[in-house]
Amino acid sequence: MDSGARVGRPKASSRETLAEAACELFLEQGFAATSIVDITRRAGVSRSSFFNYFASKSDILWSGFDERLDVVARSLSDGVEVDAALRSFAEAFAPDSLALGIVNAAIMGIESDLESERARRQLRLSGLIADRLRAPADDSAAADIDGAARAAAIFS
Amino acid sequence: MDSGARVGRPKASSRETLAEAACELFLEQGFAATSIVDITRRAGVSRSSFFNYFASKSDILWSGFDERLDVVARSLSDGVEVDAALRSFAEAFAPDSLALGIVNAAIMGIESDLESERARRQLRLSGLIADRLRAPADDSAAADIDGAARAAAIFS
DNA sequence: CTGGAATGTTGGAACGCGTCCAACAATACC
DNA sequence: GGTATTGTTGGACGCGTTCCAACATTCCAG
Repeated sequence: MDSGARVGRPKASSRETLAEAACELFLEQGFAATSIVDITRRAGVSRSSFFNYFASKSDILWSGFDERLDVVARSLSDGVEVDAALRSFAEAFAPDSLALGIVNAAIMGIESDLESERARRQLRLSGLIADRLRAPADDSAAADIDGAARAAAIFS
Repeated sequence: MDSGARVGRPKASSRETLAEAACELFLEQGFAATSIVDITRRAGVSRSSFFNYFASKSDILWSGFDERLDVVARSLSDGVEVDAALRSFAEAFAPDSLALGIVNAAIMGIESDLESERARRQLRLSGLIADRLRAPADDSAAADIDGAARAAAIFS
């Protein structure tokens, strides 16, 4: 096991090149009108390589968010307080592809997609928090209210 | 304009035949593992015909629900009271493909899909109600609370 | 230096979904 | 009868996604 990207062609990290090319094209032509081939062409890599870095087209937008959500899931199942887990989740925000997509949702034509994908993740986070609060050694409903409010704020 | 199915081969309404074949296969193999070709083969129609009746595979499950939701949308924009619109929506429920899918979600392997699709429609309904309440001649927030509670109950 | 091992990259095949369209069959209506 | 309408079909196409075998590059051990 290794912390990635030590061998093979460095090539300025194809992943970022792909993400940048994708976001450019999303802004120019919209999300739906941009094919994966378009993205790989502009990024200068093969179509096959795309799936080495992203599991799907929408994953370009959501992979960063989902990774941070995975961290929250692990923290909560490890017994971390709801409040602390959500705080570090919020602090990990950065101007990534998703943030760009949210700001330019209308231009990219992804308003509907964002809505439903957001709803899906909100449900997931709700479930995670509920599971954590069902676990032993929780100090009553105060954290519940607080955590729920914080979760709602994240998606506002 | 006509109330459908007067000319062409009657053939016992291909639409229902397709829906039945689809639900059988969903139960046998799961939703994802069932291709549209599988469905049309069992229904005894061509693949092209499928798209004359359903816009997509998941539309088999959701078309009935969405049609009733369209009715609600029209009612609300026509000025019908939120409470009355939701009541007639709830009364229009019937044991259709979606109901079967909800009951057998685990067997069909569509729990995640149901969750996100439900979230999407819940958002739509919320928006519809909000629009209606923003319209003139609404008799204050009492209906708001009541409508929201009723909407939540529909999705419970 | 040499030869793996690990990783990155590529092309291509294959499948399913969804769109589109031209062609044909059956029926209703004139 | 003819014609418009509707149902049905096959086929082609683009796209997303999975899978895999082949190759390139770098690291590391011997």
